[in-house]
Amino acid sequence: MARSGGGGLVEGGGGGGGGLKKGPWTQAEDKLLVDHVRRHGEGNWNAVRRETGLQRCGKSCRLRWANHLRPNLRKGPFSPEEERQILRLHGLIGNKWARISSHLPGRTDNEIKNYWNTRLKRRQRAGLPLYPPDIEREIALLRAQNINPFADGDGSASAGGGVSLPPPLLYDAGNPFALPPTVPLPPSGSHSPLINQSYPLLNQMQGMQQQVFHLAGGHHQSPQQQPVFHHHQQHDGGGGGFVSSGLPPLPTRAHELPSNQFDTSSSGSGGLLESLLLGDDHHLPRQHNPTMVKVNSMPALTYRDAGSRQTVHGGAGAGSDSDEASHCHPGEDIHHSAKWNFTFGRTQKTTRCKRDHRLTKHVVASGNRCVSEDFKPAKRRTPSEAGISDMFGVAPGSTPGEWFSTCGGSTAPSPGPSSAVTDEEFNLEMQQFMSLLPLSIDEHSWNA
DNA sequence: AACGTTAGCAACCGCCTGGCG
DNA sequence: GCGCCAGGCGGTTGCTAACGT
Repeated sequence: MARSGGGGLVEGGGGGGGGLKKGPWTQAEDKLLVDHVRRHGEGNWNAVRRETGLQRCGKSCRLRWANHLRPNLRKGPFSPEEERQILRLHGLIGNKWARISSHLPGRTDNEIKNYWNTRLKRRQRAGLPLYPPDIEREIALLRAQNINPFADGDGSASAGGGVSLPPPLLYDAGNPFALPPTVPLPPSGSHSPLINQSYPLLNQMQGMQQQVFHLAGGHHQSPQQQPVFHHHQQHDGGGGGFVSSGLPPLPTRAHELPSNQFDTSSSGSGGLLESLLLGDDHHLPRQHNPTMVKVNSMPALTYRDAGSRQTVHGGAGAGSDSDEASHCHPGEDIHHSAKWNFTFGRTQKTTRCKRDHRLTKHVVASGNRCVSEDFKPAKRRTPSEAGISDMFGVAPGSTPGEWFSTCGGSTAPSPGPSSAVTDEEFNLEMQQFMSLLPLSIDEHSWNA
């Protein structure tokens, strides 16, 4: 990919665009874009170029806005809860980054995608399971729901798995909005009545947890005694994720996503949860939850100065996830230190060609190299909000509203159609219910 | 200090979809 | 129904900081 090294690259006169710039955005370009959005709102990205003289294609403008300039962006390392949410959602819906990001307020699809690609796929290449066992079980159960022989629909029941499944809990075809019968949880997993009333999804997930026990052996066990799925590290036919032994095979479509996910083509068996996760969420009860943490703060900007190549990060990201991980020693309860460790082997080799100073990446096999816990501290960042503050004339840490009002704009842009939170309250509820799912597995056994 | 390696991430590309005439 | 266009999305590439030797 030909890209500029900071000075920008003007695309040769190809298409009708005629000299569109590529490469990293400059402060001046950002300001043009921000000013435009402040005046006209989002959308009509191709007009940006006409009206501002910005030599960027509309798509590039949209991307820059969505990923870096819009308010409510939350930069910095993912919190442990965000990580778990990503895992769950990815396990359920696959590489639907925009969908996943819609459940992580302030996070962009690109950010989540990068996170997944750079950190979790290491596990896959190293032949390790992609998901922690507890999440794996949740996924497994939902998969089982999807091919439930009791569910009406596409006849995908018991395909290959031979697992006798209990009646569905997640979906009532007759009344998809009805709450399923509340399944008593083990004491450790109890939730408040408010949750049962107001969070049908959580309520169903409770039932799901219970059903996992049935699938795993039919005995009522304490969470600590739950059997662990063993990973055979075989690739499924769909071209992607690993499957766990004893699980019903995931119905797949040709060219489908490389991860565990539902077959959304099988109508009627996808279930309420899937429809919720896939965004069909208009029927969810909305209830403001004052306990939820507000999303911070400044729009985080990154400028790569052409001369110094200094990367300037804005936003409130303090510390790094790896730093946190480095504080978590083997044997610690990673759940409670709110971190699960990533194990990976050598997955790629980068060589620098001295002739042209270009990097070439080669994927190599793990070989005999032992996989190890990832306690490597994160690379240091150079958080400097000064640049952003100077540019927009706002104080670091100010809220998005302050930011836009400070910019002089009377109309704060809408969350935006892409990578944006379409319904913050719903997402916050999602965040809450995800975080409330009982955790039960010693993840060290999983990491081992 | 120099060089190799790795991880993180911004930004591009191509495909797809929906709206519109 | 068809073509065009804008926008959205997922995959991929390439640059660079940080770390390792």
